[in-house]
This record gives sequence, C-alpha cells and structure tokens, in this order.
Amino acid sequence: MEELWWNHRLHDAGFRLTHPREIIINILRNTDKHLSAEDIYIKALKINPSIGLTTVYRTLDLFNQIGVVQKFDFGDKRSRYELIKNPQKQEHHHHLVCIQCKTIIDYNNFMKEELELMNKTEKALSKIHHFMIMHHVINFYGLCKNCQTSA
Amino acid sequence: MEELWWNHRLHDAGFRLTHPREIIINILRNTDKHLSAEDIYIKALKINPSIGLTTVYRTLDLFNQIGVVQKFDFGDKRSRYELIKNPQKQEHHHHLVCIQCKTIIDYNNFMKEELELMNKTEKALSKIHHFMIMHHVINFYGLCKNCQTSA
DNA sequence: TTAATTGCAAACGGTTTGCATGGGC
DNA sequence: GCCCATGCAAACCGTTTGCAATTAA
Repeated sequence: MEELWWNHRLHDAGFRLTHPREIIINILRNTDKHLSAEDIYIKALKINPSIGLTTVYRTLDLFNQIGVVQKFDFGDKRSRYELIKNPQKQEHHHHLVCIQCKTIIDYNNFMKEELELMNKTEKALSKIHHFMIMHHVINFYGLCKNCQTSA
Repeated sequence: MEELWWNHRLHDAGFRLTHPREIIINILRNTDKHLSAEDIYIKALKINPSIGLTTVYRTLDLFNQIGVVQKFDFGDKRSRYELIKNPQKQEHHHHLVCIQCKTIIDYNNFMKEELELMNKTEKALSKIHHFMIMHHVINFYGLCKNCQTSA
C-alpha cells in the first residue's frame, strides 16, 4: 500500500481516518487542478451530501500541517490546495497562472538553472541583508492557450 | 517639479488632486515599508482625522490603475502598496518577506542572471504549454536579522 | 455650477470559531 | 465510554458598494 502513505501519516500524527477525510483525499488524488476549498466542498457534496464546508477547511488545514497537502496562494483571494505526491523527494515545481480563467499549470523546466540562481541569490542575500531564506515562490502570470484565442 | 510626476499623471488621466489623495501620496513617499491599506489609513488619520478607510482603498486602487502605485500580495491576507519611484525605467525588483515580523525588504541583486533565466523559461513555457506570459513574481520567505536572533 | 469624490453604513466573500451533536476506536 | 471530529450558525476581517453629502475645477 505504498500509495496510501497519507493514511499512515495521518495515523502516525495521531489523527483518525474519517469518512470526510477519505473523501477529500480522494478528490485531491483524482485531479490535476489546484482546487479551492469550495471546489473541493462541491465535489465532496456529490459523494456525501451531509458534509460541511467547515470540515473541508479543517481537513485541508490538518493535511497541510502534517505535510500531506500543500497550500498555495495565487493572488485571487481563495487558497488552493495540491496533494503532495511523494513525501520523500521534495518535487519542487512552479506554476503558470492564467489571469483570465484562473487555470493553473504545473511546470518544472529549468530546475537546475533555477536552483543555481536561487542558491547564488540566497547566499548573497543572507550576506547582504542577514536574511535567512527558508523558501521561495516563483509564479508566472499570463494567458493560457484557450484564453488567448478567445480574447 | 520632476518629483511630482504622479500629480501630472493623475491630471493627465482626468482625475482631480484632492486632499486625501495628496495625503496618501505623501505617506507613500515618506516610507520605505510596504504599507497595507490600514497602515496608510492610520497614518492618514493623524493628518486629517476625517478621512475614511473607503477613500484610502479607492485612492490606492486608482493609483494602482494609473501606474503610480504597485499593489503586492505577500500571502498574508492584506494587500500592500509601494509608490513607483520612476515611471520611465521599470525598476524591476523583488522582495524578502520575513515570515515572523512581516517586514519586507526590496532587493535587486542578480537581475541580469534572473532576467536570462526568466526569458529562457518564458520562451520554453510558451512553446510547451502555449502560455503567453505577462509577468512573473519571485518572493523569498524567511527570517530577517532581528527575528533570527530573537527566535 | 456640477460632475467627481468623499464618508458612512451596510454588504460581501473567504475563512474561522463556539458549541452542541455524532461517530471512531 | 471517551474524545476526537463534525455540522451548523454566527463571527471575523479585509475589501467593496450604494447612496446622499461635499468639494475641486
């Protein structure tokens, strides 16, 4: 059951595997999109109409805290959530955000070059500004294929 | 009066130079911080106690639209605003965000290298994903000098 | 003069919290 | 049976909007 590492993570952290949590995990497993809490809520309702939006928020927050889910902020107000595929290898990637339809595409090209620049930058900035960098965010904003043609 | 280009910009765009607008411009001129709407509102109250928070929001939005102010989002909920120093030369810079005290430091080291990587990336991504990139955001998150020692 | 701008109060939208009920272990 | 987890309603917080009063040009 290598696939179900999140269940073990939940258990190891002392939390129960409840029905809403299963539903939400499965929704996240079966999408390549970056869903908002409400997106997830709407999908969850179709599986169990008695689920509450509050539970979705609390579950996502829990998953984020125990490292099962990553929370993103792309500048529209809603937070968006992505299931971490493999907890071992920190698969570092970035996002293309369509400013029109809000679609988000993952990409991981030029990671070597990026890593080089980031290391260099981080080293310099910690010297110049005595700033200890923990992580960085790179986002590209523009128009996706569809929204270019429709515009 | 080279310094007061924002007034001309306002006028050229067909807007009035009102008292609240002057106050807000001056607050932004006299800080190196990235103030939120409320930060600005509190400072403005000391100059004119009858100013309204709504006006601050509307003014900042207007300034953003006519290119006098840049609006940023650093992941805490509030938007933050920075006066554009020189409208001619697009001074491109990025931010170090302290995750503890929320201080934001501007930096512009390694801009040549960054620009290279960004151009390369943008070109490749537009090919691979047919994505037309309009702008990008790079933020570093970590601990500033003070918060390292106090932690 | 008179249309743009303001301040107030109320609405808004995403998220969080208090609390009584319900469900895993 | 014990507590964690849930759902509901209400609070929260930054921001926006409707509207009547005010003000810059």
